[in-house]
Amino acid sequence: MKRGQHHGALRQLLIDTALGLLDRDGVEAVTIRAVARASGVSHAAPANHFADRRALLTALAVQCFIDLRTGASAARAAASPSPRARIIAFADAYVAYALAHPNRYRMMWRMDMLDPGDRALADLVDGLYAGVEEDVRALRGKDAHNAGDATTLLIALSSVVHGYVAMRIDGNFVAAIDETSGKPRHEAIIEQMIGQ
Amino acid sequence: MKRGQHHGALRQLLIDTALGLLDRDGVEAVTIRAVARASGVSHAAPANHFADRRALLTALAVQCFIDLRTGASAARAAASPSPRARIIAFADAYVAYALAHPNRYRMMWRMDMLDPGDRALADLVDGLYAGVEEDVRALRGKDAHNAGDATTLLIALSSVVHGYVAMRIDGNFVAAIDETSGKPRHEAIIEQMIGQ
DNA sequence: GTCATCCGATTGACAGCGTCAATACAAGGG
DNA sequence: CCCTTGTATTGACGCTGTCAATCGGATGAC
Repeated sequence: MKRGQHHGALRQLLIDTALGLLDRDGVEAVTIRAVARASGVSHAAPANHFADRRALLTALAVQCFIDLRTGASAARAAASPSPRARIIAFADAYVAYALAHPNRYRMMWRMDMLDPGDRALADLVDGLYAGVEEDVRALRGKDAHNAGDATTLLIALSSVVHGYVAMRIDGNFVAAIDETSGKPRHEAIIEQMIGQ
Repeated sequence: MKRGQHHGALRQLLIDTALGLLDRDGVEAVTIRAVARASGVSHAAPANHFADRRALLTALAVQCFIDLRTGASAARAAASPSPRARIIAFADAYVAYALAHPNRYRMMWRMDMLDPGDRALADLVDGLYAGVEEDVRALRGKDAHNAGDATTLLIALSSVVHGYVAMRIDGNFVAAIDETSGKPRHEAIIEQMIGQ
């Protein structure tokens, strides 16, 4: 055993416990001492696995970004090969994850509480829309009558998805059906942006 | 003098001091004690004006929302009476405010740190896009070839503006010019959403 | 003019927090 | 067998928000 007698066991326990506290009471409740208490260890035990609270929250964010990307990418891959369908499937799964885990999603974008120099986190954020980027370029390639370059459309899509979800989570508007299309509002928005 | 010898003076001083700390070091630095210290009063003096830290942050958010709405609404009113121009002017001013005061904008949407029951705050958030809503309805009324109802378009606009700004503030993408339109990216996005 | 009242500010205390230092303990390698 | 290494504990520090008790000065009544 290379790295201590049960290295990794407490680390994962702390992460799982912290996610429970996060889901229940929000990121403010995820304190090192509260996580240690809920995990049954002393208040300084987490220091062996996370340098400080920022490192703990960063590890949580990495875990959540992996979950989000895995879910959304799987939904995209399972959709029909048309770029439109893949983009919508991705956005649907993305929105579903965020609304199902509002405290996690909020924490994932609390960049002032996370470690901006963390490579894993930065890579996950940068690569979140990697698959969608291909879809957007495919869409733009075969359907050039829409104005705007592909990068602008990708940024528009990620902006509207993030903004919609953030507003929904904060209760600024509620789930609704678009009147003219009869589809969930966020789907109607995405469809309108990528053209019909 | 109805309400004490210099009631209101310290309150406003605390708010101004707190905004300074917020701009410099972020919302985490806006603690009651730090604000009191920087204002030259004892650590418990703010309690006479703000019940707790949440109330202080809520007062800051109210102030900032007023500033944002005033600026964006003024820009909208100063624009040509065409709905398109007014929406774009509003969005431009909105984005400019958020990018000029990133810590303020972040704090304004930290609903978990603010008082969700505060009437003034709720009214400001609800009424942020009041003017734009009229423009969107005017746009939909005279230009019905676009799909989607007006409410969906308004939500799409507010979502994309908020999401774009949040991502920019967090450094997830940078200022850029849309290749095909030659305009700032956020303008190109808005124009594409409301039709040319 | 004097006094009572009251609002605002101060001081002091408490628990909880992050973090650091010192210590204890168990396992593995020389 | 000892000693190094990594993990967990205990204790302490200063910071935070919040509460209670106190003080002080200006207002208003008389």
